[in-house]
Amino acid sequence: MSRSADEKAFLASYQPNDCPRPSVAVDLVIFTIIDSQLRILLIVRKEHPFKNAWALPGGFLRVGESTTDQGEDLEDAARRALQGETGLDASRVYLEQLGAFGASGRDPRMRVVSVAYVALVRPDLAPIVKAGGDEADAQWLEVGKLPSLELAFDHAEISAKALERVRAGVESTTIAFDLVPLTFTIPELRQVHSVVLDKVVDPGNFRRKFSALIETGVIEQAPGKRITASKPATVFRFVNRA
Amino acid sequence: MSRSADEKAFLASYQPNDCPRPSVAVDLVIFTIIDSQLRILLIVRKEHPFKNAWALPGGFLRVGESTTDQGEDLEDAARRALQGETGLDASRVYLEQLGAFGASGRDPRMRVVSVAYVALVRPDLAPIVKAGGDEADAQWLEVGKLPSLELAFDHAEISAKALERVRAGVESTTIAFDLVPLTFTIPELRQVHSVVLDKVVDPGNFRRKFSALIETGVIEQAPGKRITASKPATVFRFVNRA
DNA sequence: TAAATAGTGTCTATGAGACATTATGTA
DNA sequence: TACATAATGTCTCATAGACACTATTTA
Repeated sequence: MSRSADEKAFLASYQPNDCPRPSVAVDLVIFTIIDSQLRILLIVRKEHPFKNAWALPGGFLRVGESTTDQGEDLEDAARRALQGETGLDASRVYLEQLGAFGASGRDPRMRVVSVAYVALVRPDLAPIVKAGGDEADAQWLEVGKLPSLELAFDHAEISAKALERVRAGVESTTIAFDLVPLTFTIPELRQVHSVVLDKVVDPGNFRRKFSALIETGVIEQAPGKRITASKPATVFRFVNRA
Repeated sequence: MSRSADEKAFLASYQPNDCPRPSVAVDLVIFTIIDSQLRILLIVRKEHPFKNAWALPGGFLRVGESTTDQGEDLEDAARRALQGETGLDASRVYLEQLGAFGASGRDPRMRVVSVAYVALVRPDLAPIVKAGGDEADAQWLEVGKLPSLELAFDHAEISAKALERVRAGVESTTIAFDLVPLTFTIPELRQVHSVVLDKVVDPGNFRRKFSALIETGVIEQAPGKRITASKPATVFRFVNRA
């Protein structure tokens, strides 16, 4: 069913009504691993409302006024906010939509519907965040501290749901590879699982599950060995890596 | 960190800027089972754009202008649209957010961010839909026909994702109980799994998995027997049922 | 040589799939 | 009695967890 001339005429003369509209924002739940701890990037709000409280980084969706340019996609808004807040090249960061949060009253200023995204930053990229970001008060906080923090807006609910999503994903998808450097050893990847799930992961059993990924071509051996204080470990890399 | 007087003063004098805002809509992917087929409720669009094409039912989010009344919650908007389109008591229908769809240009009229919801209607309630709905052209279409239909907007993408969600949920959650009447037999519930997953489900193995739910108190035996042309089956009910 | 950690092997319990068998109703 | 289907049982295989053991490097 292709667009008819009739429909084109309709669009050309279309006048949007002026029902009140909400603002649409994107919020980012950005995780990384530093010092063997799963951490979330939070910023201190410098303005009302919730001044001085911790909050998720984010921004507003840019909407165009014309029919030809309607503005940016939701995910583009998320990547733009990510780049602005962290200074990271957003194309190298894992990004996944978490959902829309649109309760009435969640922002006391005005009606805001927020679309939340989960982002995973590789630990080798995480250190540049605080230097490069335009938010001097951004910090990587341990997720274990989340329950005791009072976050702005409904950000506690959003971050809790994001944490759930990441924990489920580590066991069922390949997102763990977005929490290690481009090359990694099996013990390093096991450590990621252990830290995210907050439980000990048996080295032998983990290695067995991991070996299956080699046979299916998901990962492959990389050159070199990881030198430590004891026996060096084999280095691998994720095959579908940028 | 409680609201300070300072913050109250800020809110009292707050003036929202007038950046362009998108419209926010809710779209509903409503499933039921009729004639041993998983079906989706679609309506025929009577207006441009996509006139005469199939589309998901939905509606726009009601947004209040004042700070005290910001309008309805997203989920309330979804339930309201559900009730309006189907005539069903929306409180008795399973509803789950699927995600936000906000690509630029997805609605040719203007910028619309749509939050999609998945709804499951019990088959005993489904027949009243066409009579009660205000959309005379609403139809329960078999999901198998979806790929060959040209849906309006990005509704093909949304419905495909919804179908995935339901299929995953049938195997890992209790949503199958929202696709049978209040009481049901094991073979009837097995049929639901079979229809949703579009594959044969072994009666013996299914019964074994099902028995575990009795021991954990998820379901319980209901009075009576289901009389058929052969051996009657035991009737059960889901314990957390309204 | 000792310490530390990479890497392997084994045993067992659990759950899923395939499939055979029995039980109990209706026509 | 024939038939249909509910309900049970059995066998096998794949997988996960617990845990013992070996291998290899550095200090």
